[in-house]
Order: sequence, then structure tokens, then C-alpha cells
Amino acid sequence: MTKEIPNALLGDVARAAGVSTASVSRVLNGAPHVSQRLRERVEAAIDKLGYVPDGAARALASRRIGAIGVLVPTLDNPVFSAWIDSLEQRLKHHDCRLLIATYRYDLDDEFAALRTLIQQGVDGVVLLGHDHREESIDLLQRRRLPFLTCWHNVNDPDCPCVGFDNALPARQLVEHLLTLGHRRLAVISAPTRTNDRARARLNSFLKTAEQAGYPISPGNIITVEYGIAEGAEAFEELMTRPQPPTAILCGNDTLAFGVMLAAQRSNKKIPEDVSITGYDNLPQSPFMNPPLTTVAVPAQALGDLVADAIIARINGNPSPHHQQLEAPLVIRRSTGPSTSG
Amino acid sequence: MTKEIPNALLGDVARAAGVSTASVSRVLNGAPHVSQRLRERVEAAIDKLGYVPDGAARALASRRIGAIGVLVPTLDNPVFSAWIDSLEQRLKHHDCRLLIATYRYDLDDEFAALRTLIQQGVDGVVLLGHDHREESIDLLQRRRLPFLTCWHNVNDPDCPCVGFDNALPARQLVEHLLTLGHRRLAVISAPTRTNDRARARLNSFLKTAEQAGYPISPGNIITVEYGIAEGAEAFEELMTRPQPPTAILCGNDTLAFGVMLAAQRSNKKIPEDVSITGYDNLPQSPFMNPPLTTVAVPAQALGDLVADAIIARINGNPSPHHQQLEAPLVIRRSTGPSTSG
DNA sequence: TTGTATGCGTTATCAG
DNA sequence: CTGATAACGCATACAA
Repeated sequence: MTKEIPNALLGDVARAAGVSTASVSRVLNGAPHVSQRLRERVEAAIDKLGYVPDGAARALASRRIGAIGVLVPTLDNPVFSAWIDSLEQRLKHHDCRLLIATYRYDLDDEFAALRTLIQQGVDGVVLLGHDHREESIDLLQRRRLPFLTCWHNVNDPDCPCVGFDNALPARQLVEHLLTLGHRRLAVISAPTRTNDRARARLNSFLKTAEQAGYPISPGNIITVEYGIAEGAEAFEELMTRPQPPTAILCGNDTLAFGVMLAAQRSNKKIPEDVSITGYDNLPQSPFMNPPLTTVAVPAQALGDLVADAIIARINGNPSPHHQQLEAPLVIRRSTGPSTSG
Repeated sequence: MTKEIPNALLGDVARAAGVSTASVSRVLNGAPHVSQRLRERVEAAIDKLGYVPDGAARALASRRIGAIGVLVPTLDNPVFSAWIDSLEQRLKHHDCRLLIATYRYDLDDEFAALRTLIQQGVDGVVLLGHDHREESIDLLQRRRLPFLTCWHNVNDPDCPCVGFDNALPARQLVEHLLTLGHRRLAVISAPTRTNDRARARLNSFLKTAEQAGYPISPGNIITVEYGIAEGAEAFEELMTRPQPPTAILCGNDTLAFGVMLAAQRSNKKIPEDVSITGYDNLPQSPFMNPPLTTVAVPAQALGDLVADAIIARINGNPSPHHQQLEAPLVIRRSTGPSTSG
């Protein structure tokens, strides 16, 4: 038999404790200047009645909901779920929850999801990357809602940012390969249209190679969706070239996994026949055979930093407009000297 | 210069359109019996003022927030993020959003997160698995909040459930290995204390082997945390046994990946030297070398089904108390005949 | 089909 | 330190 008592309200608690609703509210919110006796009486009543405050009413009256919203392209990528994870944990320390929305790299969807979050009354918003609809930033500014962008390092006066340089490690990867004697490079990139991070990486690959005097031929630049299968297919396509590349730069580790697995399958030796690089440093990367040379994206540190920064903004504390983390190269054994004539 | 106009309210829209607040509300909620002319006037005013309804106020007045909450152990496991993804997409079709909370397999945290979700006023709740604190189910029942459990198939009168049988495919895996002539099996399991799915799989492995007359020796039963590295370490430990197993059953695909990579690293042939099985069928599994024999957990179908079921419950429509999906074996080349003397 | 008036459960501003 | 009471912004009976 379930009890037929309707859910207890704040007023019920007040009555049971013989105090005013204001006092109950004070106890609930840990306000100062409440006598020990009163607090105990109220807490007893709360326990006795199994009272749970109503978030909607509280949000309406106080104009905050104790949660921030994050807009992430997808949870499918482990590097994002790891980031979200640390973001959420760190926010918890600030007594703040996290509302997650995904938009599958569709910026119209991102805008729609942003409206939804604002409607929910989030106290702040975190956006990923620098590619957004103008309306999104407009909306945030007009509402004077604390927000932050991350995962990039564009110094845009309109967009506070906590991120890292996507281009620099990409350049270093190319330099690493050139040093090893590779001259025929290829790139497998994620779609770049609505993804400034992928774009920055790709452009940096291409520019560095070109400036070194070994431009990457258009036939060796492949764009595919995110996924193992996609990486594997791209590898097979590259191997049909009259002069296959001796080194392949992948826009992320997952594509690189696909490439490595396809290479093994077709009995190509890594790195003797072909060197391979990734970007992310997923937990799996050091365990590949051979271990994958890649870029250690600071996903977890970024989560902590973003959490602290958005909380600071919400509380009106000063927070740098532009913060940058390191994304160091991790050179492992998937890259080696070129052995081609 | 940002405009200093405070955010427009519903009343402002009404005034601008020359109608009552009730009419604006009707347009907003797509209520029937609104004339075309009025609707257009209101929509124009909304656009002009950039009006965004206040979710808190709306929730308070209507007693629903248009969102359900889901409690998931972690987003770290791709099989969960894929599930969440399809759940969210399908809910969107029902005009329902998803609030995600994680609890890292800590049932006290799960309870705390549940309270938070309820406080937020979610219209329904989805729990994963059958292991929960009694208080959690109590709370849901006392609040008469529509809820659902999933990923398991325990027929508990207290817990409506949409899931699949974790034990059956586990039994089939063991039978498959026995048929191939394997007699020395090993198991690498995820922690089972707060995870009924892992427990069901493990127990089914052990029981089936024992009943067939080839019990798995205690030294060949290893429990490790989720992760590639953990799988690799467990493999190495198993290989130190005087009589190493000829086949290894892994509680999930990620552990199996770790095992396979460690096996390759130590130059063990799969399946000639050791057969390996997983559980999940991650996107990567068919691309391993060799492709991984595993169980195809219906994550995506489960997302759709769970979405439809919880929506039905919220709307008071009949919904089966117990629904089950298939989780078929996928036999690939990581398992083969035993070649041990 | 449209408008009026009340209430949703808290917080916060006052007095005391 | 505590209590009364007016917001908070919208939805919804009810009336017209």
C-alpha cells in the first residue's frame, strides 16, 4: 500500500516544526543567522515528512537553477565523454549540476538546443569549439548569460575561451614525419565544415608540409565521418594510389585505429611499410600494436578548468578571457623512418 | 552595446500582439481552438521581442517539465553512450528532453542523483539494471513517478523492465567454446558487486562450464575494473598459470580488446594459442585482428524501446511490465578449435 | 474562439 | 534571529 498523502510542501514542514516558511527556507539554503534549535526542529520535520523541495518553484523564486548547460557535438567520441565526466565531477564540488545536450555537429541543432537550455534556466553555458551560429552567441550575450567556449584557442573578443592550440601539435606531427624521411604524406580528416578543431588540424598538416617543400597531393587528402570503419576504408583507398603514401596523418585516434587495423589486415607493417599518427591519445592508443604516435589532448584537465572558469563567471569573479593548455606530442612506435626508395 | 531591455515576458508578448496572456500561452503550447489570425499575430510578436518562455515558471504552473531523467553508471563505456544517444533522439520525437546523471556504479550516488532529478521535476525516470538501493525504488513509488529499469530481464513486480537476458548469451558462448574442444576456460569479469548485468554474465559462464563437467578453476576467474589496460594486465596474469587457459571469456568488449592486444604483444596467436570472447559488440569489434567473437547487445534498439515505453507510462498509456530484446551471439574469428594437446 | 483571475511552491524583502 | 507577505512567470479553470 502506497501512502495516499500528497507530497509534503515547505509549508507543511513549517507547520510541523512550528516555525515560519521563511525559516524553513533559510535552513534549506544554509542561510546564516539561524539558531541551532530552530535548525534542528526544521530538519527533523523535513526527515519526518520526507520533504523534497520543488526545483521549479525554487528556480522561479530565486532565478537560478544550480546547473549549467553544455553543448557537445556527440557523446560517441570517448574524448568527449571523458571530458564531460571530469567537467561534471568538478562542477559537483561547486554544488552545480550539468545538463548535457548533443547536436551532432549540426549548428542549427546546436542553436535549438541552446534555446532549450536557456529555457530551462541554466545559470551558464559551455560551448565546444569556435564554430557556432551567430544567433547563438547573440542570444547568450543579449541574455547576459555567463558562457564559455573551449577546445579551441581562437582569441575572439566575443567568446571567452579555455582551450588548446589544435594547429601546433599538428605541425609538430608533420615535422616529426619529415624528420624521419617521409616525403609522401597523406591525411585522413574528419569533416571540417562545422568543426573548427578538425579544420585547424587539417590546415596545419597541409601548410606545414607545403612550406617544407613536400605538399600533400589532393589525392592523398581524404575526408570521412568519424569511425573505425571509415578509417579502415580510407586506408584501403589510399593504398590504391600509384604511389601510396609512406605516412598517414589521422585527424583523430579513432580514425587511426581503423587505419592500423586495416593495415594489419592487408599485411602492411607499421611503421616499416607505413607510419601512422593519431590525435587525442585515447586510453587504447598506448595498447595498439604498435603503440600509436598521437597528440595528448588534455580532456580531463580541460574539464576541471572549464568548470572552475564558468563557476567564476557565474559568481561574477574575474576569470581570464583566454586560457590555454598544452597538448603535447606522444611519440610511440607507429611512426618510424621512411624505408621507401 | 548590449541592449538594456530586460528579457521579454509572456505579458509583453500579449501586449505587443494586443491579446490576452492566455492566448499567448495557448499559441505557445499549440492548444486547439486558436484562430489563424491570432496565432500569427502572437508569433510575430514573439519573434519581434525575441521572447523565450521561462521553463521554471512553466514547470511550476503546469507540473511537468518535458524531460525525463536517466541514471547511467558512466558515459565512459561506448555501449552506454550509444544507448543514451538513441534514447535522446527518440525522446526528441516525443517532444521530450533527457537529463543525464552518472553515478559511477555507486548506488548511494545513484540515490542522491535520483533525488536531484526528482527535485528538478522530471516527468519520468529511467534506471539501468536491477541493482539499486531500496530507497530509490521507494522514492519513485511514493512520488508515483513513472519509471523504468532496463538492460536486465529480472521479472520484478516492483520494477517495470525493458531489457535482455544477460545470462543466455553467456551460456551460449561457453557452449560454443566447449564445442570447439576447449577444456581450460578463464573468465575476466567487471566488478559485480553493484552490477547485476556483470554478475549474471559471470554466473552464467561459471555455471554452464561446471554443468558441462569442466568447471573453471578459481585461479582462472579474474575481476578487474573496466578498461583496456585492465584487460591486458589480466591476460598477462592468466599466462603465468602453470596450465594457461586455452580460451578466455571477457565480461565486455573493452576488456577483450585489452586481452587481444596483450596477446598480440606477447606473440600469442588468436585463436590458435588462445580463443577470446567479448560481450557488447562495439563498432570496433569486427575490425579487430582477428574479428572478435562477442554478443550483440541491442543498445540502439533498447534506446528506442525505452523511450517509447517511458513516454507511454507518462501519458498513462498501457505499457508491458516486462519487455525483452534479443542479444544474439556474433561468432567471428577470435574463437577457434582448441589445439592444446 | 478569447479574456479574466487565481494558484503553482519557493525565495526574498521587509518589519519586528 | 524570526515571521508575514509580496513577488517570481506562466498555465488553466472558468466566464464571456
